[in-house]
Amino acid sequence: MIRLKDVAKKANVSPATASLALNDNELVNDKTKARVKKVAKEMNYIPDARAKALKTKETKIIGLVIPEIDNPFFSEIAKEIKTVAKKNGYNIIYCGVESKEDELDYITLFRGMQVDGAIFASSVSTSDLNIDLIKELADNFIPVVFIDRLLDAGDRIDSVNSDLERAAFIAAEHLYNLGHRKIAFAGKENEFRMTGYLKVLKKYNLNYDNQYLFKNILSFEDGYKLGKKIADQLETKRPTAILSHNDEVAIGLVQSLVSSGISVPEKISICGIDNIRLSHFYNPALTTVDIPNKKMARKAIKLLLSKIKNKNESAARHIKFDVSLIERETTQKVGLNI
Amino acid sequence: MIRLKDVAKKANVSPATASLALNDNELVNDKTKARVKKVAKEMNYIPDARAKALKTKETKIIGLVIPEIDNPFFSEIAKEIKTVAKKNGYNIIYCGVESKEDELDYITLFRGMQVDGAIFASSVSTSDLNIDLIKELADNFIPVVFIDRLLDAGDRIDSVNSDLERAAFIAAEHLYNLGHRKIAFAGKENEFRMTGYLKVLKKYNLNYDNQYLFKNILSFEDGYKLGKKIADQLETKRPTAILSHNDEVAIGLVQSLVSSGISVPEKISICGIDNIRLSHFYNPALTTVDIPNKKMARKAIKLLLSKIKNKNESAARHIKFDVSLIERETTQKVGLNI
DNA sequence: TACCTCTTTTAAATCGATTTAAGTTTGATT
DNA sequence: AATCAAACTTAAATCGATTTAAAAGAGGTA
Repeated sequence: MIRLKDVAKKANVSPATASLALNDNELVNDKTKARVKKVAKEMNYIPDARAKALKTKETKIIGLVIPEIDNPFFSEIAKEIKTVAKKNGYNIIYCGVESKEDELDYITLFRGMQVDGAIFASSVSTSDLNIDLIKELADNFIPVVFIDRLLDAGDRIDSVNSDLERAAFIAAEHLYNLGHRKIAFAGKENEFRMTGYLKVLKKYNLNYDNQYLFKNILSFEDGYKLGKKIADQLETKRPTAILSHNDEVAIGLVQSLVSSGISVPEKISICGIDNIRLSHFYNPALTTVDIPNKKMARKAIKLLLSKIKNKNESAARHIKFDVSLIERETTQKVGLNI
Repeated sequence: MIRLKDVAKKANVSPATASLALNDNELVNDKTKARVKKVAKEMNYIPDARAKALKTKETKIIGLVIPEIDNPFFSEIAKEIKTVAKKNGYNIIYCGVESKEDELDYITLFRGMQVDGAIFASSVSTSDLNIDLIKELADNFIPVVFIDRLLDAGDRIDSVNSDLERAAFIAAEHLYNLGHRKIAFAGKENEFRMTGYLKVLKKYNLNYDNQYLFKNILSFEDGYKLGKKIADQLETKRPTAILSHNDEVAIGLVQSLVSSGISVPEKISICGIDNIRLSHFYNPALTTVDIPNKKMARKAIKLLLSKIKNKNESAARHIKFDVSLIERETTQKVGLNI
């Protein structure tokens, strides 16, 4: 490995001068500066980030913790965050997590590496068991921002969310307004989306004794399997509309219902949440609720960068983005057979 | 931040003893060891990874460079690599790249951080312009393994690939054997898959003057758009079968052809490559070529770990996995209208 | 030439953990 | 009690870059 002193020796200066020169310090004569830089380039010198960070207290690295599932919703967020970070001279390291333990490992890694900041996207579990450890990160002067992690972020951690309860609410109400009276929900228990759905049931006095409440339906595959299950029911037992946790689930549902001969939206209306790219290409194009994930991502990274610049910034900010219904082809009036 | 000496002071030992104790060195008395560990735990001490790495020359970090596109093929690889790495005490940092410049940034980051090893999955561009810099990594004693990066890896860098030329070859031959004589290819120029396809054309004396060769078709969206374009052609002009670069493209094609009223496989047969999970759930289930990506991932990380353990290991190993046709529902005999 | 100022360079301390060689303690043996 | 080995503990050097205070050099003036 080529060290600073190797460069210094070849350029006939001391390591001190070399360091100063490479960092464009005005103490150093321009000629010397140029010479040192040239030598460094020739030797392909790259400073040891460990030593540098040890001294400067800056790693120029931001950790991004994100669920390790195939969902374009998250990859879009990741990409957006990376783009902004890079423009500002920071590197992003993605950390794909599947479990609380995974997440814990990364929290430890972040503290060990002393990253300059961290963003936690979504949460692996409903009860946020790592929250205390994450707060501890914040206590150790590592700024933290939550994005789409719905739980209470407290007064130390900024958060960026969308109004998912409202998303589910307007989606379910849309189905109701189309005349549907057997509206199912396929998603996650005890989550904002479910709350929004239940509020609509309450508002319109629909009571199913949970027979249309399908829990733990989160992926394309989950949706696909649920579709098969529903297809196996008697037609009279089936819901006439399904609100799903996200677009992946919705597409899984459509896919399997149609392949079982149950046409969408003629027999069953399906509504997603997220508005991923695919949802508008999909055939039939998916009715869904738009969640402005890219905007959220930009906001999150900006909050983080400002926090890094000014560590003792005021109280945490909690930002909630609004959502909007995108009506496409998978929902229609109940009983309407074109 | 809590430092080693803080722990040492509280445990009434010197930093040296504390360090030794925490690293389970047998020089230290068991009682002392226990006391130090207890104090460290109480104080929630996490060693400074920068200082540690600076001294020990080990970061316990492996960099994984992977294309930043939504393709389950890659996420499965990433997940598999992470699982094995973690079992062996290494952390993976993912680096999503979209361009050569992106990749270059990460190469620099790796050298700066002095990661213990790096895996490069696939290549962003056809001409591997960063190859020299990557070799330089290897020269700087950072072991490197390529996975699914088709270009020559040289004698310094291990590689794990699948036989993509054969994949395309058997897929195209399958279509030929079904009676198709207008077989299109939608994919990447100058790549193994295209070569395999062209070899089949040659073998069976098919000559289209490239009218069925569609270049730069790599994503679902690309496939979708191409489908629309083909649907707009006169039926006599259309190919009767399409071999696609990967399953995403294939599904995009099916999606758009069907939505334009061209049934698959009745009017056009479609064959993918990769065998992603979705391909078998999809309706119609996709005929494709299985690429054993998880096996490849396991092999890649194992090669890397062995190289890390034994830096001056013999010459580089180049491993190529075999592929196999999975016949499902999107291909059928030409002209057969059920 | 002597003196002073301004510019440029450098020696040395530092970041936090590890590790080796040297120092101290303990306990056994005579 | 003196001696010695074994068991522990610790001082100090080290990793590579940064940074401050001090030293050296250059140039100008009287």
